[in-house]
Amino acid sequence: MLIVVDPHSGVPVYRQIMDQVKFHVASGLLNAGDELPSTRALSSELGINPMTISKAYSYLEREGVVERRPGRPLVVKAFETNQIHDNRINQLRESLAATVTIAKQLGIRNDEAIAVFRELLENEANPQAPDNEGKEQS
Amino acid sequence: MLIVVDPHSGVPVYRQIMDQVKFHVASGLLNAGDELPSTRALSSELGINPMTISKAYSYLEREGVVERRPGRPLVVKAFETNQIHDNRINQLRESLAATVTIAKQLGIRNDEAIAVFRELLENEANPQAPDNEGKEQS
DNA sequence: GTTAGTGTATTACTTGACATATACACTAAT
DNA sequence: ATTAGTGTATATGTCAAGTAATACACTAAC
Repeated sequence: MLIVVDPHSGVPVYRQIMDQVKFHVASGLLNAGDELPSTRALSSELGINPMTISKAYSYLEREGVVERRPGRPLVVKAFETNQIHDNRINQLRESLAATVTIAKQLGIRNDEAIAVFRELLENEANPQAPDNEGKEQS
Repeated sequence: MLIVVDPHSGVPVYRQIMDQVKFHVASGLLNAGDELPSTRALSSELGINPMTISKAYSYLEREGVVERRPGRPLVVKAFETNQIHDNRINQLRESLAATVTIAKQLGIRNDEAIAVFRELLENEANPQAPDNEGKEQS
């Protein structure tokens, strides 16, 4: 269980923790029944308040990733093998949701947005990623 | 120039105004040289503070959509037809880049990722603010 | 100069998200 | 009951975003 947080990243600490736990579960590093670090242990390790850990854990419990047992450490919840994949899809969905909002606000058509996404996905194989070619202004 | 705002949509009013002006410019309803409604006129029409309009106008000016003339109404700036649209696509590309990385890390196939994206785009009727996904619900 | 139109700089208020401190509740072992 | 481990409810503090009130600056026409 390796967890690292950056308080200056702009991403809330509790969310960084959530994301890393979910990622570890999705990737198989954490399995059903595994215990999560105690709030106080993780708290002193990361130098942040136990309540912040608790908040992350609570949201994870609400999302069904971990199981709550009063007075006992939280454990990763059991799930069907297929749910691992579903879990991954859900993470992707979460990440895409923000982009959808942006596309919507910008008035970009669905097929255009999808074309851009496809292009990026297929270009990811190439380590050369020329992203800015003089498009900037302001 | 039809502008409508909903203060309860979760999207900041100044941004709603920006989006609609940009959309009207992109769609050709507004052309180079056209004057925008005065801040006070739009203000009383929408029932919001003139400064909120001004803020929207200022950002539009910074983005190169309109032109500022002290003491005179703002006018739509002359621009290449596709300039603004290209700009939007670039914003979208930026937002999607992070998601592509996640998809690759999770080992999700391109067609799966695209399917999820398409589904979310077509579901855009979802009126909820996109930045909290497990927040208050008391 | 005066008037009436324009935009906006400055300041302050409101609100919500985030992180924290404190105190409490639960469990297991003694 | 006590102790030591666990998680967390509640209240408070901090900060940034969004909005608003006020006062100012500019232009054009008289």
